Amino acid sequence: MLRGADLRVTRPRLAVLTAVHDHPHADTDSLIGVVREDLGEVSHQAVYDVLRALTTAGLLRRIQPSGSVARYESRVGDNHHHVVCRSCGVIADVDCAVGHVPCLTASGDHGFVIDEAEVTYWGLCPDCSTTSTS
Amino acid sequence: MLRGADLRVTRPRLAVLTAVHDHPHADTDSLIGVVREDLGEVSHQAVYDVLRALTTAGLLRRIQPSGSVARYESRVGDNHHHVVCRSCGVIADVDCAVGHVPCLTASGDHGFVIDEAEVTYWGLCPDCSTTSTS
DNA sequence: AAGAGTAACTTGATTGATTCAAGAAAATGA
DNA sequence: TCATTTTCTTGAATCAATCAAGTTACTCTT
Repeated sequence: MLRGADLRVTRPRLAVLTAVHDHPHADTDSLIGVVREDLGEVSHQAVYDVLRALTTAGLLRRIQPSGSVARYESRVGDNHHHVVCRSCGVIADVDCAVGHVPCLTASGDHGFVIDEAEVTYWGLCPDCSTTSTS
Repeated sequence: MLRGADLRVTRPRLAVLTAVHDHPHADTDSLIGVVREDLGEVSHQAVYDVLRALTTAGLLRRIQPSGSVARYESRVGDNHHHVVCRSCGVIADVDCAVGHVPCLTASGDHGFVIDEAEVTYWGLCPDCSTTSTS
């Protein structure tokens, strides 16, 4: 379980974990809705707290493309990346060709100690690209 | 000037352009401060409007690392990337080894039409890494 | 150089995601 | 089962960013 991360097992946490797993790249508000369908009334604060706790513990990953609210996913540890549609905002996973972290090394890194290279691809999803092209 | 982008030349726009050029990676609030030192009182709305107009026109680039507010820079068109300090949030430029856009191609792109690969390196800046290591 | 037309700026209010704070509830370990 | 500590609830607050209406001023035309 998630007990391995020194976290207490509570209904909201299980529900949030399930919700993120079933709805990758969902924002907090959507997740609150999903959790409430599962548990009934749950405070938004609880969901925010749980998302932060799980993210800090490394069980979830928080992503936030420019202009978007925070989104969460349960795929962690595989160093994958994301492609974001400029038109509708939909997000899809893209496997990292390198596989390990960081998958890129910066040239001229100004002395920074880099531990992760986050890649966001921007473009148009299949639906939006065909719509605007036709 | 910036007249080539079909934009009227106004004092606030010149001031914002100068401010961003002199303070790369500054957030909107800081830029408002800089512009006001230059012009006297200027509405925050004007700065927001100008930043959006210049960004849309391609004269500025807006970046927003996770957990940060919007930041702007005047280096555009050279497809460079950024390294962000997890501790203090400072941002530095990193040249792209490839040089052209997009500098990476996604494997398994789900049918997306990709036009840009944005890379954000995460780590610790020289100051923060030495402080925490010592 | 003057005037019309339109884009840009000012003022003031509003939104919306996220966070803060204090008290109540519940999970863990003894 | 009880005590302790974390977590959740309730309600308010923050802050970046946007919206809206009215005024200003930049450009172009005459």
